[in-house]
Amino acid sequence: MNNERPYAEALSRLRTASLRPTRQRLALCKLLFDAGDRHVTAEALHSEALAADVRVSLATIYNTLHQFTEAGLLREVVVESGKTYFDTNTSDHHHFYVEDECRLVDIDGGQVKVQGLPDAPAGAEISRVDVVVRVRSAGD
Amino acid sequence: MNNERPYAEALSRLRTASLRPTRQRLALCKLLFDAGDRHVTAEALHSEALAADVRVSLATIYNTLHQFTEAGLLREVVVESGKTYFDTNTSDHHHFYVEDECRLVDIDGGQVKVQGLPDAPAGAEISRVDVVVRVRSAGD
DNA sequence: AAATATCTTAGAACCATTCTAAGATATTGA
DNA sequence: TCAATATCTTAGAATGGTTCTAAGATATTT
Ligand SMILES: [Mn+2]
Ligand SMILES: [Mn+2]
Ligand SMILES: [Zn+2]
Ligand SMILES: [Zn+2]
Repeated sequence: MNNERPYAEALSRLRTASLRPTRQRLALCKLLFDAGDRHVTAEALHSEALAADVRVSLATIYNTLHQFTEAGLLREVVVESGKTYFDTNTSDHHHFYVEDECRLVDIDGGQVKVQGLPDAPAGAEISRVDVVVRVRSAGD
Repeated sequence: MNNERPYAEALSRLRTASLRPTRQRLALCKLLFDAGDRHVTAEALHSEALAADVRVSLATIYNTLHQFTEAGLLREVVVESGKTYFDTNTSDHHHFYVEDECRLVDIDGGQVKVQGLPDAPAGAEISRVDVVVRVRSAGD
């Protein structure tokens, strides 16, 4: 879609985030958001960028992912120590985590209800409720 | 309790796990399990051991925590990238995570019901459902 | 007690992530 | 249109939690 102005959407995303439309950010926007919902690690996105002939350093990948997260364009998901996933789906939802493939699968937030949670500890307020359903593939 | 045979409980735990009752493991058992439910990092347990005059290397702390986890005496909880918590509460339960204090608080599993989860992806089976309620302390 | 199996450890290695600071690029506004 | 200024990118070093290595120590078995 929108083949005539391929960067129009990326541009408007960057404007929303008050980030200058650099070559690197525009390219990363397209990689991240043109392909539906994704859960990527910094390393994976870096490889993908290099494979697509987008020259960008790993430092910039990290900078960009964090800037996008602060701007609400991405969400961080932690399911395993030492690996951070960035999620292009920022709506309220949960995850299956396929342990032996290190892969996340979205669970629509609309269906899921978490009932019976006690009040937050004194003086604390809830910022997010994350449900992670760990699953093992049959082949092990 | 059981002041006359202070290592009896630790010994039986190690037997259950088929681990030799070394000085280090016995001491770590006591530190971990004599004080009710705890969520410790390797570094924190190491400091605690040194403070209690238990000479033990960080490598042994990691070895022991993983062996105890494999034996079902501990459970790993991941809430933040780059930090692993070991939980002495191995019953079915969930967690508040107080983000600005990096502290975990148990939520009894009996009260909480997660409803509306879809089937696991084809060929996968659920190994665990983790609910993490992220909270912020009021003072920020 | 000797033989064997297992354990502990210091230090190096590892790996994801962050930092640094110098050169590049984008924006502003004269 | 073109400085002047603000922001961005980057290579390489640093960081911090964790794992590995391999050699000496300890526990168990015979
Ligand atoms: Mn982050
Ligand atoms: Mn582990
Ligand atoms: Zn998601
Ligand atoms: Zn717990």
